[in-house]
Amino acid sequence: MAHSHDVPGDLTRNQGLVLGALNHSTGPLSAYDILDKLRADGLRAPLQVYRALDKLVERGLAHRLESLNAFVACADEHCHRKGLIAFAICEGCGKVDEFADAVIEERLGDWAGAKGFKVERTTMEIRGKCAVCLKAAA
Amino acid sequence: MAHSHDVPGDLTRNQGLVLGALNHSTGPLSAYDILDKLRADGLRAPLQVYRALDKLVERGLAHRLESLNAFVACADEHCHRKGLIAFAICEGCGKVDEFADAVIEERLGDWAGAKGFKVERTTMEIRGKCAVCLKAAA
DNA sequence: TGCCGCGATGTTATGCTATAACGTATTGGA
DNA sequence: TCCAATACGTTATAGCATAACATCGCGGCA
Ligand SMILES: [Zn+2]
Ligand SMILES: [Zn+2]
Ligand SMILES: [Zn+2]
Ligand SMILES: [Zn+2]
Repeated sequence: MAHSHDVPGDLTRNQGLVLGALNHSTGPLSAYDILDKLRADGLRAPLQVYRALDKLVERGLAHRLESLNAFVACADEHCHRKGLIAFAICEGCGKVDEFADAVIEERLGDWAGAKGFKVERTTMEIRGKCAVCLKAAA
Repeated sequence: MAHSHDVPGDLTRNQGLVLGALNHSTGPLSAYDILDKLRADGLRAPLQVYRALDKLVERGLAHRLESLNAFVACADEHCHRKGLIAFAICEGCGKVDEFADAVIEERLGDWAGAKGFKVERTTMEIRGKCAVCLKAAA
């Protein structure tokens, strides 16, 4: 059965390597983190990673977390069909939970409509502590 | 009458300078933008700006825009009493519109409650084109 | 086949963003 | 007065991102 680590066959070598690094990570990775993981595969310069990331993000296979300057693999193969995506980022363990919410999206659409603002992209990132880390701290 | 450019009297010199720079700008400023504007006032190092920004953001007098690595003065003197704040950023003219939405906040609270996630901070930034820029492009 | 155009790649250099580490100065209360 | 907390100044360094340019490889197409 298909799962979220399946990868489109039409990725270039660098894109495949970068997506692989993200898929095998338990948390977000910076471009330089990714570069370090891929030196053994022949990557040498930040641009090789950034260019691959650009394409992956463009296709919805990866997401950029603005508040971390880092990237994650998309957790849902079909998420790019949806609009707004939100991320809950645990400050304790670094885990990221990706989710979509139609109500929030609609609400933003209402606001934009009233203001005459044309939305092109939305960043939504929640920082805090996940249930596991909260329990561990108690 | 009070307006949004009023400034608390208990700011330090550097904090006052930085907040002044933000208040007199029509758009977001990076820390280095601010530094350049304040060299005439004696500021010399990025850290002087970052330290002031930290305090201003902590007090809700300024906000950091994660997707721009830049800062704006708070548009509403009392916004820090509210919870979640959202920003609509125009890619055309750079203007930023700050707003709050209780419905979105509640919706996020529901999600967090269901997951056992403790929210500490939320980033919400909409990128797109404002009404003025849309009209100009038409 | 041979040419061309386009997108991906490789490489070097550079610019922008942010913080570490250290010492001094100022402030405000015990 | 003394102390502790906070702000300040300065240098150095770490971390994130892109400019610019040359090259390569693969498709369409004459
Ligand atoms: Zn996704
Ligand atoms: Zn956690
Ligand atoms: Zn505000
Ligand atoms: Zn605009």
